[in-house]
Amino acid sequence: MKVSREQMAENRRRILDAASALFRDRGFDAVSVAEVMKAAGLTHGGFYGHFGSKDDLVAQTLAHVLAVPPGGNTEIRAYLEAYLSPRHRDNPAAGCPTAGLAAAIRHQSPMAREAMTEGLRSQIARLEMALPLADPAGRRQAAIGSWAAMVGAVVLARAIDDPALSDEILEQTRAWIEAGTVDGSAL
Amino acid sequence: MKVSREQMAENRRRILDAASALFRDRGFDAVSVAEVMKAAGLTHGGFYGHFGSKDDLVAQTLAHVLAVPPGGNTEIRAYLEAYLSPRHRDNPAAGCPTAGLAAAIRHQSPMAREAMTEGLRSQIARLEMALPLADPAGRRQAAIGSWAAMVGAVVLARAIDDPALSDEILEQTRAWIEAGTVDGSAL
DNA sequence: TGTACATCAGTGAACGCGCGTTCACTGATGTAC
DNA sequence: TGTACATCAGTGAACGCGCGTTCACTGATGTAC
Repeated sequence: MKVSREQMAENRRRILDAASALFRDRGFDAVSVAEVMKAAGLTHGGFYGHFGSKDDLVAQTLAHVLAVPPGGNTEIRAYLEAYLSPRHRDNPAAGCPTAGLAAAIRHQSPMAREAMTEGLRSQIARLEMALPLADPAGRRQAAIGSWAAMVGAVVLARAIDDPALSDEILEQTRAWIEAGTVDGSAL
Repeated sequence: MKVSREQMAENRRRILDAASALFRDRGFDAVSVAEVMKAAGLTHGGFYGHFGSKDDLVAQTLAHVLAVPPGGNTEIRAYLEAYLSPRHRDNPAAGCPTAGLAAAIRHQSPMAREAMTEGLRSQIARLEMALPLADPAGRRQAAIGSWAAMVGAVVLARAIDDPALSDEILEQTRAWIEAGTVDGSAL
């Protein structure tokens, strides 16, 4: 049965939100189109009225989720602490899409790679602005290095089965980034 | 047709080597059992004489590839340069299994996670020994932080489609790690 | 050392299943008058 | 504003395909004598 234009727009948003959480939680391959549609409160047949293919959904989901800046935290120390926390590690569905999906994007469509590229560019810019370093070159270097360490630490912390070591990865990486940027007089 | 015991052992090794390269190159899900067997010069039916399941192959491949220390480079500066090079980024099949597979291990069997945990533990220990810092606590922090940044940088560099930005991620992360550990008098 | 035969690693056809995708149909929407 | 009807978003059964896995078979291996 046909629905109103506003309803259709909301359905589309619901599909993207559902896909965003499911993909971050379980990866692109392990989540089926039918599952995404069910999570959005629809049936699988209607999917192709919104998206051309599953690849298209993946690309649009990435563009959707990477376009939204992670809410609030512009204070760098608090952001670091939240990012490298057990809470973030344990909740991939609500967490950073880069940490959850960056490694899988290598195997996705060119459109998905494009979305990731833009997302990374804006994240680096955001960190550059957040780091109170005088030297612009040093600020960019610290932004890129810190971001690589943050993403890497969450990926590693999620990959292993030893909770103590996992906690240590997060904590030591946080301390190391702070020490590095403090020595460079960023914090 | 039956083969000799030595031949069977070599076949098993060939399967693990083929799986190791294919998995790093294309991921666990995208590589089929038949493909691995074909790459090892065998047919798919014989697979279950060597492994109990595909999950078993994944776990044993990880244990196999993570047990082998990456050849030669114990000089930390050279290791950093090789790891964060375009050459490494562009050759995942022959590259670091952690950079290629760590993010996917979250969705694999408990045995695979165990193998990854041990691999990470020994890699941290290896870096701790390679870093010429006096303070043991600082050495461990630098080992963990550097490793997170290295893995994260390669993951990010491989995820995006802009070669210039990708090169910059590698180069800036390398410089940032060196600066951080130099300031901490590690290099 | 040579022979007879039981073992068993590897082969390739076949299976069942879940996936992405298609399509005929339904009935609420929204436009033309 | 009210009515008649064309549109089209969503439904759910069905499809074809590739996957992991199974199994009856083959023939070289390696042991018993």
